[in-house]
Amino acid sequence: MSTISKENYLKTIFNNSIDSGSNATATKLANDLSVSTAAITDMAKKLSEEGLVTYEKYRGMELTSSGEKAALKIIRRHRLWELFLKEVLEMSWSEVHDEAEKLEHHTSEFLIDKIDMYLNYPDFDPHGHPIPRKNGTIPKTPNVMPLSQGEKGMFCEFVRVNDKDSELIDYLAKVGFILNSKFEVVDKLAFDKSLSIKFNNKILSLSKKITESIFIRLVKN
Amino acid sequence: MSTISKENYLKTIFNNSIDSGSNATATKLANDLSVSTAAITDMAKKLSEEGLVTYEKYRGMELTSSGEKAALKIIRRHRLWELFLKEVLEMSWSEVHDEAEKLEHHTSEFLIDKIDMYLNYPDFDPHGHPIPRKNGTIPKTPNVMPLSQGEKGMFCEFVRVNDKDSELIDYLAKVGFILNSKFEVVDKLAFDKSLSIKFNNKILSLSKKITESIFIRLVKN
DNA sequence: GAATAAAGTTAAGCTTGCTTAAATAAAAAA
DNA sequence: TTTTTTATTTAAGCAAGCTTAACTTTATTC
Repeated sequence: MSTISKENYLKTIFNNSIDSGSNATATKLANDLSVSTAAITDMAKKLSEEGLVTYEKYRGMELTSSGEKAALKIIRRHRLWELFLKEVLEMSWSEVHDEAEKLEHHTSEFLIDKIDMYLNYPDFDPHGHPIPRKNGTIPKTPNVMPLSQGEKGMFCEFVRVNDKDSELIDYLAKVGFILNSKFEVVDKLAFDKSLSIKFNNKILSLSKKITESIFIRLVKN
Repeated sequence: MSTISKENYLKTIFNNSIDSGSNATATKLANDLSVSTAAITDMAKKLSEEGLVTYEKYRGMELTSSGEKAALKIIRRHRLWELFLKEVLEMSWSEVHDEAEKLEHHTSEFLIDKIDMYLNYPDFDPHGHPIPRKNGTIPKTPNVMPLSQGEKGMFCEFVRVNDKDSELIDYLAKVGFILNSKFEVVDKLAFDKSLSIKFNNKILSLSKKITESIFIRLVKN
């Protein structure tokens, strides 16, 4: 049986394997889901009994194809809700994540398809993440890299931001640095790994922690 | 602490006291909520400890003013979602109830106010029920009576329908008998208490059970 | 490779919101 | 008023999803 809790586990396991390229570790999942590692072990057994993950003691979990399918369904709901709340109901960039986090578990396939249609089958959510399609495919994403890997002189486009830290997103919106902004890296300090970027003729200095949450693609001059 | 279950109890207690004029009985609540009467007694204790209802053994429950306030908040969410799903996302009259039933528990006050604004602060939901306002007041409703009390020769307007029976609502929509339709009662059979009504030059025969779910107001010829 | 640290697992127990079955109170009928 | 029926409550127990504490396995360091 699918429950809210299980949906959240599947989603988190999926995102972890995307980020790390390997199996999701119990400690990381426990941290992301704000539960104890004991809870992770508990759920690992249940999900594996249902055939949604493969699980071997001390070896972490991995989504099966049916687990991945289930994860993508939830992620699709989340990202479509985020875009709908922002575009239609004019909620701000930073507010939509938490609201979508709740709605995603209580939306029928019928309704989410209506929302998809209303938005004209969009490919990306307000933070630049691809929206899984009804058929399970995922829109092709540009080659992105964290801004922290940027170097002086690079010309870039801001294409994605982690959606969980609403304070950061609020700050970026306030200073006018929004998705799809084009900019140049004008400085990089070895001292604290902070970057200075230039966009709209403004100079903005961003700490290492911030540049790790911002993803960019290179553009020709 | 407010939970989904408690919100559903409060809503159901509220609707019951509106319908019956007196305290909600355990049997009726158990039936409406699809739980055992033992569960009702259980929850009665919890809600009463939280000051949301007054409860005396064997005497049923009654909402306190803070309980009523909480109930109206949920009902407001439910009815605004129903209207939004119908008007904006073009879901049908009969589909919106079940979907709203889930969304109502997962919608922040901020979001529901956005929806309210988007719909231009409406007074009634798609089934003719008044939508409680943010300040807790309820739009004035016309004097309604069940169609089952109609008599031959009356001129009426269809102003409300119970929203729970989606099959009935689908049927009414199919035959074109929708909210705000004007009609005349042209016959009433003593045999089975069924009514014949005339609207748009069509004659429609409705069983007693159906006429009990439809609410009307009298109009001058 | 042994010692230590870190990560993961097991066991026991908690809360919520239910259930069924038995007991009791209230209401209706005789 | 007594009996019978109906409504309500109590008691014991269950499943889900957690917790903490103790323990075991794996990884790291010297």
